[in-house]
Amino acid sequence: MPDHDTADQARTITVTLPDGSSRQLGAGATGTDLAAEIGPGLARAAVAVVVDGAERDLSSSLPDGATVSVLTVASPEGRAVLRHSTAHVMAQAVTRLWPGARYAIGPAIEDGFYYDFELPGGAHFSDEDIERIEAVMREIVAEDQPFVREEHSLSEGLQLFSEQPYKREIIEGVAAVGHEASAEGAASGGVSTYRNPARAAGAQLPASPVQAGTGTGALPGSPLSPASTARDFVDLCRGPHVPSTGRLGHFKLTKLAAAYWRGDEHRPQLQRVYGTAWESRAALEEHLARVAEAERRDHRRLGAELDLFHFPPEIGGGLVVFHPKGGLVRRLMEDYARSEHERAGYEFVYTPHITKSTLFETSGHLGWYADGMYPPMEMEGASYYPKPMNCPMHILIYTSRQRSYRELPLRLFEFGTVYRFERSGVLNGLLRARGFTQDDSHIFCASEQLEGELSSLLAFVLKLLRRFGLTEFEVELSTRPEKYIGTLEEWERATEALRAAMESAGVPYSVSEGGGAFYAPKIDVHVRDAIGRRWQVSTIQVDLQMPQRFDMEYVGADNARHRPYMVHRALFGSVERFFGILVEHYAGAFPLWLAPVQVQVLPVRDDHAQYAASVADRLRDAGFRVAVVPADEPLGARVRRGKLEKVPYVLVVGDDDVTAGTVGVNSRGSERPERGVSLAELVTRLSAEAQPEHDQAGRSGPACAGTP
RNA sequence: GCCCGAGUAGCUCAGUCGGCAGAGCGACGCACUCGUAAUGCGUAGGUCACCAGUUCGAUUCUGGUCUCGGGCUCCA
Repeated sequence: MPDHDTADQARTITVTLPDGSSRQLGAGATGTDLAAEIGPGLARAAVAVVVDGAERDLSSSLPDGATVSVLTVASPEGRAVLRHSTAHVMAQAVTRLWPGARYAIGPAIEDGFYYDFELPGGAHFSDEDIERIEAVMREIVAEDQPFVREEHSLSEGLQLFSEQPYKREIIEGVAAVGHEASAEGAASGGVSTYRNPARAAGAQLPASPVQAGTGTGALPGSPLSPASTARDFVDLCRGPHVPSTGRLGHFKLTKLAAAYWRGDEHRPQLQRVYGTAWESRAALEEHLARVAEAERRDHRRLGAELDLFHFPPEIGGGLVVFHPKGGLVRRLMEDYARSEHERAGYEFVYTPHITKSTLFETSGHLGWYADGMYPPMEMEGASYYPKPMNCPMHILIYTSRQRSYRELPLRLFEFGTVYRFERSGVLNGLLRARGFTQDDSHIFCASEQLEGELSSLLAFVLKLLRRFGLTEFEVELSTRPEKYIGTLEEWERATEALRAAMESAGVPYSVSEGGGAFYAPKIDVHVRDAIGRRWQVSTIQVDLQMPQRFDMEYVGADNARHRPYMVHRALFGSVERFFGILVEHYAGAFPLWLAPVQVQVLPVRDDHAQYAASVADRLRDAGFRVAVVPADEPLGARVRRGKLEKVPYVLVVGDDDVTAGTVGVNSRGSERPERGVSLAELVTRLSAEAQPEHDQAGRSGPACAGTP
């Protein structure tokens, strides 16, 4: 080490690693140097560094005394860097293919990325374009272009992006507001950009960072010309990025869509290309397999295959009909929920589907949500609306007579079908429908009962969700939105009561600031399904507004009148939607207690039919839903059909069984059938399994319930 | 509502560079009577989403409409 003299010795820096240890590096050392110092494996996997909590390029110099961690490609943050860099590559590909294309924003999102464009002449992408763009992206990856960070003043940025109005708007927005809003690479002091110098594959270019903020702001040989006319691809961006495009490659463009600029439907509509990107071929393929599995589980597809429900166009978008099998499953869900609610002290009510407008004027819904309601019918001088919510009607039950504190908490429950005029583009099978049934409860309680009621309510909700095989929860507290009614004090009280309930339930929770309804803060319960997807199901809302609007009161122990608290609560949320979630969660293979056909009995030959019928009778007597499949077809074909229909138990009875009083048991998901199981044993086994509580371990249907 | 894509038999799809449309599965019938994921033969079934236009002729080309799907916006 000839240059290892005392002067250099003095110029070293020390950085602290996440494990608390520290490292000495030469002054000016970069993230790349640090990763290499720690180990070659880390150097290969590194995509960026986190310096004192801020993500930076690997090529950035590390300040002395910083706390530094290396972001690797397989971490969520590392993947986000990878995806964001891939989005830049895609934008470069699009500008190569469509010279003059304008590019707007291109962030990393869950599992992938997108980029929004405006093509010259208002052109649109077509499906074939996906392949063309991908091909150019692969060229760019092969070229191994460095991502070179540059800093510019705001005016330089405006000049650089003189032909990119969306970039200019971002920069101008920052300049006007003057606050730190650096998501797209602009901050009040200036802007940062990333340049991908165009070059032939295999050529070498220095990839060192360039600090150009104070001077002309240009790379040698790269004048500050408008980004879209330069040969290089330059994008406004905060970073960080992978060192070069050669680090990318395991990507796939997935779909095209239109998206409004800045999400505003009054602004121009841009062309969005979605893609996914991963650190390895294997990870990409695993992701694509997950997507395929989700498609295989699509409740609309399974709903048709299993003859559960459909949406007749003759009736109208977003309006479902349940077929006998789907109706049976739904009834089982409802029956179970009903009996559990009764045990928990709920009382069942029924209310009409339409009401005079005055009710929703009193509640405030017409003022706030008229757009989402079906238009009214004029009758006898009054306007009658289909109800979008049940709560005002439950309130009328409460106010039908004077209430005493001895009656509280009063818990009213209804499977209340409501109609909401969802815009056509948002409809999504059972998951977003125009007519649906809320399992709607309203709990009226005294002030001092609020915290206790909320805690037991949340526990009750989670218990029931577990019975439906959903065991992984994330709870979210949504606080006061910008548009709200009521006083700050009331919101504070209600929000804190909800927070206390979440804490006592012992579940992880997050807070969505401003996410509440206009009349109430709320808790939303999210569940993870069998393949890890997140669904919002239950909601609990404390409402301090309706009791006032409807002038609700009760007579307290002090003989004075008091205002009750009101809690809105839906457990399934929408019965239809929850049904759809369950279909996807179980991949159509409902647990025994919910399966529309629980058992099929297959006589081997016609002359076993009588014995098969007696087996079926015995099981029916024990309370099971049984079908006999006669020997019109070969046994193998009937077994196959039973499997495809996802019947939990396919029983085969032949000569041996007739003699011994047994059955052959082919249970769903098992590799091989069991022979010679006695009827009594079978009944015992099935009876245990048919309890809703049986399926609480988070077990779901077989991951692959299709053909072998 | 907006952008993109798709509508052919009950389902999944092929096909027609413009000349009165096909497969597999399913359904139905007959035969087969079988021990664990497809028995054989046969029959029926389509206004090629709908309406215009171009053409000797349109399922095919053009325009419009409807429905469905993917996104965007929205979701009390």
